[in-house]
Amino acid sequence: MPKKTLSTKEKLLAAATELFIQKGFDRVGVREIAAKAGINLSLMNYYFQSKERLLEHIFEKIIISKATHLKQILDSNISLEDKIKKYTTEYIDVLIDNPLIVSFFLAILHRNPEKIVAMASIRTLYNSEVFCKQLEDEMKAGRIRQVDPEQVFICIVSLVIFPFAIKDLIMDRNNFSSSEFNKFSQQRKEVVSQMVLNFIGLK
Amino acid sequence: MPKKTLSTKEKLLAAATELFIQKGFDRVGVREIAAKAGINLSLMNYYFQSKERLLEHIFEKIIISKATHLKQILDSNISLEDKIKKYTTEYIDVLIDNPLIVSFFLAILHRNPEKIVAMASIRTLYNSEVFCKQLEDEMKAGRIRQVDPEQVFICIVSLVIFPFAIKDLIMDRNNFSSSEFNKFSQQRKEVVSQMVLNFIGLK
DNA sequence: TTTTGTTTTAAACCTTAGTTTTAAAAATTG
DNA sequence: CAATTTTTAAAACTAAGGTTTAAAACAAAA
Repeated sequence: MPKKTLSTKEKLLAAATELFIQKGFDRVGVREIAAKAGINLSLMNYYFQSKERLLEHIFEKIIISKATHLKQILDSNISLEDKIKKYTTEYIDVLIDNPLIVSFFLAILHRNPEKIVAMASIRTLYNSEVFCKQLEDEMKAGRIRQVDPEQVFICIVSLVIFPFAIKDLIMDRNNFSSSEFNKFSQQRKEVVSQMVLNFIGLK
Repeated sequence: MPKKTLSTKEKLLAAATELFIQKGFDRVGVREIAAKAGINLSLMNYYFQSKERLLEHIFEKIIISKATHLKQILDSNISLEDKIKKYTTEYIDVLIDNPLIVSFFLAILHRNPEKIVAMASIRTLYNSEVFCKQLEDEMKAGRIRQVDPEQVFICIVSLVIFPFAIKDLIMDRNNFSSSEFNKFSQQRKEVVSQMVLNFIGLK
């Protein structure tokens, strides 16, 4: 375990990240962050220049850490069927481990759409050219039916991500415990890939 | 046009509703609301007791006004195929007209899950017993294949709602204008119902 | 018209939030 | 050791946010 002593900056980032994700940016105070990190208040503006810039730092870090691997799957050189299965499966795994990042991401997106959309990491990671091209190739080759690649991609992310945005609602509706919700999410891996593969005419 | 003169309360509600939906509850100040409504600041606490209670009022009103009709479709006595088509179609129409209520709803849900989940109107409207029962009946009768009704329902709402939560991202990715996004949403009506009907084995 | 109750107003109040400052103490580095 | 960087505590500042007060304006009832 190489993380016995966290640097001040790391403690600060860890505390702020957790609080932002849990409570939402606007509902976390700087004094609360400093207290949780066990550091002095002034250090927040010493390392980052403002609460807003701290958020930008954290937001980008989260996106990159979670989405890079998923993007690689999308861009990889494997069959369409395997790709769809792998992508949905591993995406759901990420969200089971971090269900709250969905609400966090959507809140920040709603808060400042232009800025988020302009971010380099977003433009790089939230992009599916390779995947869409692959769909078009399969269509031309007559191996799948005619579909709009963008629609297919939006379907996949909708099916994967949205349930985590309404996790509390789903849990309440079905009297799910947290682990039962996770079981439900595990089952979704199969549901989602089946549904998408069916739709494009594979299987 | 019977709404020439709005009462103070109505002006207040209209202004607050628009601002809350546009900017998010935490990013709207009471003075901004009063200014937009063209009323005195104190009247906000005169009619409602606090900003928080104003939110509750507005939130419930929005949910009821938008979701009641959709719930009726879900509970109606029509064929499964027609029901799925009608529900997705009219749901998408509602969201094309009010794309921002998605982010608004999700933000409030994230902000206070327990409270939202406990709301009577939510419990009533976000419930699909009739629909799930209908699915089970069709399964027993062998007219559709074996599926988990809850999974199917979650798939439908995910496919319908989520694209509006990431509207800005989708528009940016595809260089969509707002009206092009609406065209994309119109096309989704067919995509979503096809995908769901395919999955359960109808069509 | 006077009375009564409601609606509206202007102003101030109080708290919190983010940020900055200062001056000193620790820790680190060369 | 000297020099630099990091950390601390405390206070102060500024702005904004939600809330309250007390009086004025208004409308309806007597």
